[in-house]
Amino acid sequence: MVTDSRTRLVEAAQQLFAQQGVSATSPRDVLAASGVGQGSLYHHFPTKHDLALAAVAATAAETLEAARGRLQGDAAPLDRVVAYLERPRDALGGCRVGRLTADQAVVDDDGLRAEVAGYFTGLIDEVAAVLRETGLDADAALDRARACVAIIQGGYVLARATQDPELLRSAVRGFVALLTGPATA
Amino acid sequence: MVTDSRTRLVEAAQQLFAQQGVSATSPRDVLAASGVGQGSLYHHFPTKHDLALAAVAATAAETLEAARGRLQGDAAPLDRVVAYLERPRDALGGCRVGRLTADQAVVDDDGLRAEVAGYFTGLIDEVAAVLRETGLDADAALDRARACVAIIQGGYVLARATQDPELLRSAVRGFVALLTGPATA
DNA sequence: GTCTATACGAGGATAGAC
DNA sequence: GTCTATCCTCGTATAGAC
Repeated sequence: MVTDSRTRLVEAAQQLFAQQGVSATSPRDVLAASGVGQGSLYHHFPTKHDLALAAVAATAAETLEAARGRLQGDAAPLDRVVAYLERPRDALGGCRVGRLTADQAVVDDDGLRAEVAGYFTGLIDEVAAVLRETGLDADAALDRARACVAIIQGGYVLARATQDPELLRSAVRGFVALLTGPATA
Repeated sequence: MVTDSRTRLVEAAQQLFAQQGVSATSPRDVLAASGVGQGSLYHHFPTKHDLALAAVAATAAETLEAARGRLQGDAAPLDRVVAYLERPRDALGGCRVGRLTADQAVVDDDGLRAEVAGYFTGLIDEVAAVLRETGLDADAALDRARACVAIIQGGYVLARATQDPELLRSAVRGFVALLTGPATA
């Protein structure tokens, strides 16, 4: 079955948003990338905002699902968190969701921001739940889970700023050393 | 002495870049904010790029200087790092320098990116130097310094995504607890 | 549902007078 | 050095036929 126009539009938008952000991506860009015609776009999505919402929601959902898969497994809780932190990432590309927070138009839009916020709170909750399995109390687990998620987002920033993927890995290494304690240092 | 046009243009650009990013700020925005006329802008800065370079360089230099001030003091090394991490920040506004890394136009421009990269490498070096004072070896200090800088950048991302400054503070708290060890936990 | 054609303001810059 | 006027392209749609 040939993918329908609507799906092609959303997938093209997701890709372009990941590369250039939402504001920097024009409906014309999406048309060109998807190979769909002008009329189709505005038939399925009356405004750019409608398309953006569909694309951002899809990306947030996919990304959160992938993370959940990694965090739920048979390994020891702390090992799962470390595996999540150390997983290979497209450091120079940045986080497909996190990067959107620098786009003021996204943050100012309640619908778009809700998708981004949902991704992060979902991810933090998941990490916090795993950390509680290690015996950490709820408050400490929440702070630590937020630190885990933040270290990845910050690592992306450093890697992009310097155009060097090593800075993400190095920041994670520094964090993991603290997280796993002197035993592993 | 009345501030001259050139200075007013750069300062207006710095402010607008901090609020909206570089790509999202038009020369017209800068004109309106500075109160300077069209001709003056293009007299001092032949292109938007020239203005952007001046403004980003100024912001990076100011921000790095401020951080250096905090990290060099009489307190114990680790206390200075913790004080740097816990300093009050405009969490919802984001880092004036770090946010620029999500702007593809900035990352793709060698001149602009060099300013941003210089800020981060300078900051990391500074933090790493302080950490070495604690007796940490050079490699571990570098990883840990990068983690310190990343946690702040990531905290900004979480705070902006959720529109809740507490997420930056919470991530820092989680990280500082690890950094200062079980003694303080 | 999809296409082509058209509209209109904003972004980025140039021209030329003062 | 600064001002006003003008230019051209792109972003974001709308109109109306097929």
